[in-house]
Amino acid sequence: MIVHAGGMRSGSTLHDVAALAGVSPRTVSRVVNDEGGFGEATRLRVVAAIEKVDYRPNMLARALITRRTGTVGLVVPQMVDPFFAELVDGVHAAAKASGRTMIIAKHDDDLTEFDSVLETLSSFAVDGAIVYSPRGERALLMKHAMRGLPIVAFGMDIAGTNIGSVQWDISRGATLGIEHLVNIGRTNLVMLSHTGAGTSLLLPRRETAFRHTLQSAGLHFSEARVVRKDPTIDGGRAAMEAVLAAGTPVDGVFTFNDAMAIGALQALAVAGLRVPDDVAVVGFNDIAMCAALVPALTSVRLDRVALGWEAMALLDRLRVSPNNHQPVYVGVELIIRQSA
Amino acid sequence: MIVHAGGMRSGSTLHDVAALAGVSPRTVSRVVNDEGGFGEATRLRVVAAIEKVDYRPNMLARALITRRTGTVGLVVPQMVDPFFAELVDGVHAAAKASGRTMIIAKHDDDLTEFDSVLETLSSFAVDGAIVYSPRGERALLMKHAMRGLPIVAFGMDIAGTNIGSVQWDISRGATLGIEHLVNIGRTNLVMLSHTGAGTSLLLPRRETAFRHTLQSAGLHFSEARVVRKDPTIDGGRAAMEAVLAAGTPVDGVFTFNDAMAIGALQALAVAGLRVPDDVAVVGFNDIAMCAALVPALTSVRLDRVALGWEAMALLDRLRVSPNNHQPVYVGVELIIRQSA
DNA sequence: TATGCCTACGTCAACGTTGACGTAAATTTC
DNA sequence: GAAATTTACGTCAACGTTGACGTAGGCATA
Repeated sequence: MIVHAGGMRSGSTLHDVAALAGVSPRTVSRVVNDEGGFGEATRLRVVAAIEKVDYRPNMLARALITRRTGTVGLVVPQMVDPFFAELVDGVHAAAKASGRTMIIAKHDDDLTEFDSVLETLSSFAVDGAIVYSPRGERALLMKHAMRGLPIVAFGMDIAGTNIGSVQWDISRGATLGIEHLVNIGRTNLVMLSHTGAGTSLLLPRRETAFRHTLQSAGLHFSEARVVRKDPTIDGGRAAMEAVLAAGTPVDGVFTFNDAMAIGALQALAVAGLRVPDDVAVVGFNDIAMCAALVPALTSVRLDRVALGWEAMALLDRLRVSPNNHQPVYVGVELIIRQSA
Repeated sequence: MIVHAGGMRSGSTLHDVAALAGVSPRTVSRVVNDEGGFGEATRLRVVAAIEKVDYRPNMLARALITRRTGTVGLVVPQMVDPFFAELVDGVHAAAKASGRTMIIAKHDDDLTEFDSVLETLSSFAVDGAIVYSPRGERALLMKHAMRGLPIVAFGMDIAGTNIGSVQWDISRGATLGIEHLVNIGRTNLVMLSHTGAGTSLLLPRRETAFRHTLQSAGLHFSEARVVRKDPTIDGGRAAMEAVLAAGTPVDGVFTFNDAMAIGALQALAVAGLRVPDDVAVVGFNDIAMCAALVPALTSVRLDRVALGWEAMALLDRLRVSPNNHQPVYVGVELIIRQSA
C-alpha cells in the first residue's frame, strides 16, 4: 500500500517513514531517538520523511518494550482545596523542568478509587507516582510499590522497596507560627483544629506543637483552648464563634489551615473585634489567597515548589536504587503579613 | 521457566496464567474480558490461576491493538482557580459514573505546553479528551482532532471531525444576574470586568449582556460603568476602589467572576459601605466559597456536574459518528444569597 | 445417517516499537 | 598493507495482548 504523498493519515508509523526515506524502520528509530549510528545524509532524509508523513512515535508500543514513558503520575485527594491545587503546580513545575510530562489523578479520599488510580497509572507504565495518600493509607502504597511502581509519598513516614517520602516539618512550622503569637505579646492563645484527629497523620503534630510552645513560654494550656471543627471556612467560623461564645479570653488564634483562619477572620469581624489589634490570627499552609485577604493573613508557608523538586529527585533515586531512602524534609517558613 | 508457585513477580502475563491453568493464553484473555466461548470449569481454573500469580492486564499491550483504554483525558489551564478545580470534580464524577478513569493535565495557558499535553494524551490512546483551551485556541484542537483524537471543547463554538463543544449560556447567565440587580431596585449599576477582553472568548458576552440589560431596563449605560482589571481578588478590589474613588454613584455591582466579587466586597467593607444595603453585589461562576463568605455571595451558577455529563455523552457520540455535532448548552442559574 | 450448527477451545499474526546481533564498507592502527 | 576497529546500517525477535480464523467434538435437524 502506497502512502499518499503529503497525505495526513490517522497514524503513520516507523514503517511509513522508512519506506519514504528508503531505509529500514530500525534506522528511523535510531534517528528519532538520536541513538547515533546513522549518517548525516540519512538523517536528513529521515527527518524530511518524518515531517512529510507527520510521524509521531507511538508511546504505547515504545513503553511496551522499554517500560518507561517519561511520564510521572501525581495523585492527590482533590483540587478544590487550593492547598492541593498549589501542590499540583509545584510538582508540575518540577516535572516540566526535568523534561517529563505529568498526569494527575484524584481519589476523593476514597480507598477504592485510590487503588484503581494507582492501578491505572501502573498499567500506563508511568515512571513513578507522587502520591498524597488518603488518610495516610499505607497498605495500598506498599502493594503497588512491591509490584514495581516507584512511589514517593507526601507527608507520611514510609520507606521500603520502591517507596520513599517527602515531608514538611509540620511541627516546626506550627511552632514558628505559635511562637510568633507569643513574641508579639499575645498571652491568651487559642487553636482552631481539625475534627478528624484520629484519621489524619498530619494533625496531632500541630496540636502537640501548640501545647509544647505554650508550656515552654510559661503560658497556661488547657484543653478548652483547642476547638476542633471541619477544616473549612465554615468550620473555622463556627470554631471562632464557639470560642467567643464561651467567653474564653483570646488575643491570639492559630489555625489548622488557612480556610479555618478565613472563617475566624469572618467571625471576628462580625463580633466587632479588630485584627490584629484585638486578636491576632496565624494560618497554616499559606495558600495564595492569604495575601489577598483584608487583613492579609500571616501564615506558615510550606514550600510546594521545593516539595515538587524533592519528590522528583527522590523518584529518580528510587529508580536507581529502590531501597533505603530516608524521608526528605523541605523548608517551612512563617510569612508575616497584617493579621499577626 | 517455571513460575514460582504463589510468588509475586513484578509482572505476570497471560502466558503465566495460561501455563498454570493448562489452557492457551487466548482463552485466558477471553475469560479476562468476559468474551464468552469458554466453559465454566475452565473459567474457574483460569480465575484461580489469575489470583495465584496476581495477574494484571497490561494496558499498553491491550491498547496497542484495540486503540482503546477506557480512559479520558481532561485538560484545564490550571487548578488554583477553584472554578477549574470544581470543573474537574464535575467531569470526574461523570467519568466515574460511566466506568472510565480520568487523567488530568494542565497547560497554564501556554500553547506549547497545551500541544504537548494533547500529544501525550493522544500517544497514551485515551478514548477522548475534554479540553478547556488556552485563550480559545482552535488550531491545535483541530490538528489533534484530525489526527484521530476525539475532543470535546469547553466554552467555545467549534465543530468538525472528531470535535464538538459543550457550553454554558454565558449571555443568559449574565443577564440573569444583572436583571436581578435591576429587579431589587438598583439603578446605578457597575460592572467589574476582565482586562483581557480581546483574548478570552467568554468575556465579551458578559459585557454585552450588561449593556443590553441596562438599556432594556431603561437605565443609562456609559463606558465609565465598566471597569476592567485582572480577574482576581486583588483585581476586583482595585476595580471597586477605582469606582469609589471616581465618585461614580453605585448601588449594584456585577462582576466577571467570583474572585473579583470577593475583592469588591473587601473594598466596600473598607469604605464602610454595607452589602447589600448600600451596594448589592452579584458574582459569576458560583464557586463553593461563595456560600461561605460574609455576606454570602449571590452568584450565577454554571452547572459543572451537568457539564461533565454532557461532555462525556458528547464524547461517546463523537466516537460513534465523528461529524456534525451541534454545540451542547447546559443550564445556568442565579443563586440568590445575601449579597444581592 | 448425513448435514448443519454451535460450543469451546487453539493457532497464528499483528499492533509499533526497540534490544540483540549480524555485516559490509570505511577508517584507523601498527 | 594486513589486521583491527569503527561506522552505518539491516534483520529478526520480542514486549503482552487481541482479531481473524481454524477445528474437533457434541447436538439438533432433515
